[in-house]
Amino acid sequence: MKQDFHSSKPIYLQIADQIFFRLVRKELFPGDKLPSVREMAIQTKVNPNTIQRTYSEMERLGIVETRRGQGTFITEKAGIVDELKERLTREVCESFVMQMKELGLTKEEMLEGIEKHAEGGRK
Amino acid sequence: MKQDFHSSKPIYLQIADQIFFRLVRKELFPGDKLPSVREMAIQTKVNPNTIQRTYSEMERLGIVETRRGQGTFITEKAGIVDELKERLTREVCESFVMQMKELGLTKEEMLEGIEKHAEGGRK
Amino acid sequence: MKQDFHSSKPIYLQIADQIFFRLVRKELFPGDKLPSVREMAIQTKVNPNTIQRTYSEMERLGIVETRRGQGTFITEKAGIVDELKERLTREVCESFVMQMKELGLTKEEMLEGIEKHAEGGRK
Amino acid sequence: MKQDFHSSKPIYLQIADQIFFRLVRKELFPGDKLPSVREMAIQTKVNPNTIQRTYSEMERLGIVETRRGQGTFITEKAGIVDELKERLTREVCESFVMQMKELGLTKEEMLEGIEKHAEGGRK
DNA sequence: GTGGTCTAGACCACA
DNA sequence: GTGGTCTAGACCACG
Repeated sequence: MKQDFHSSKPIYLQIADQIFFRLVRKELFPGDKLPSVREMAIQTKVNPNTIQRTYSEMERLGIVETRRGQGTFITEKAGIVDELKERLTREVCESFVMQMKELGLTKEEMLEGIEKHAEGGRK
Repeated sequence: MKQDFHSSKPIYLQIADQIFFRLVRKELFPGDKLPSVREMAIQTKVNPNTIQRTYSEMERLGIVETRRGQGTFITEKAGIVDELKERLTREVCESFVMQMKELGLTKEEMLEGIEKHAEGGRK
Repeated sequence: MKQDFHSSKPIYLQIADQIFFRLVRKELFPGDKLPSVREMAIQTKVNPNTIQRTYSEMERLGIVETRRGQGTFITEKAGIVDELKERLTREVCESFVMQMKELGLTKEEMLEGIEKHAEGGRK
Repeated sequence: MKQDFHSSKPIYLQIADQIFFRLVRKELFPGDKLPSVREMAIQTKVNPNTIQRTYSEMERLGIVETRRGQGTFITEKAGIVDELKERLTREVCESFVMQMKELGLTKEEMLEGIEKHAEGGRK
């Protein structure tokens, strides 16, 4: 639940990613209610406006829905989680492969690189 | 030599990355003179100040040296390229592994994911 | 808060030095918020970009931290001030001693020279 | 005889300083002929234009004289060395005292600082 | 309102 | 010609 204030990725997207990851890891489920903007702001120690933006962004992507007066909920649409997992996995892999190719590494070296770092800490 | 003007990564860092990649791929060598700030600005179609910043950043990282009135050169220090390659590779791999772990995937699934995407285009 | 526009030392570094000096003289404390880039630009009568550069440089040295949208703050890390004072003092002394030695003066003559000039104005 | 290519002090002045120091240390005497611009450029590994400028500057200060077709010589005027030594010493001391005062140090601390660093290497 | 990036254009010292 | 600094002014994402 830590934000990197110096990353080029905006904080509001970092927080969205964290929620996506929790969904994919089954720590969160379709239909679950997310903390209120205020509550979430306290938990993550960022400005409520930032959380507002996180929620808007997730709504735009169809991952959550806001119900007036009730709060923000994970969309119940079938397959939402699998879709998300599929999408995130693809993005991460594609980005990885592209960067490694730019470094001139072969597929074998990529696999090797992962073996070497797979034991690394969570940062 | 194309920049993505809409990426969240600043142009001046994108250009630095491109130079790093060319170094690692042996298209550029220690001791080589980089194009002058103005020349590079024309090639990359950005403002000279942006290139200035690229070069400053690379100097800060010890990859290049500037000699007043003469130009900017790749550092001649032995091992600079391997060091750089090592560092860039590590960064990319660690980031990948971390993200995949956050998606709850095992090492096997990571390797599989790469196999699936390794044939993808260069961007 | 005056800058010397004709010094060979860049303005952005002169301003950084002034802030360092204020920190060391306890006129500024860890955790303090510095004036915003624009505000500082007005105070020092230079362009905001110049202040931006001052702040970047200080961040690079670990003296300040910027929090996006909030401002720039003196780093809270313990010992930051003593470290800085120590470093600045060392730099000044070493440079002095080196130059005096190049003039062929003995330690006694150095001490004497200081006695003679210690009453001089602050510039 | 080393130049610092990254100092804010221009190379041509660094070289002038080195000559001044040699004069003051009696390694060089009034009436001595300095190496030709070309020769000096080779010795110091800088561009001949830079040496040209060094010589011009020293001439402007009355330390050297150029005699057409013969070369550049240290001025023979009486007292030139003592004057120079006096001036350089004063400049170095004043600058030192000013900087130390800006750091909020007392005269005692200055003397102490020198004691501590007087044994330090020549850089 | 905050910092960050970028452009355009200028001037300078240096080589 | 080279890099370095500075200004002016703009736009942007973020908080």
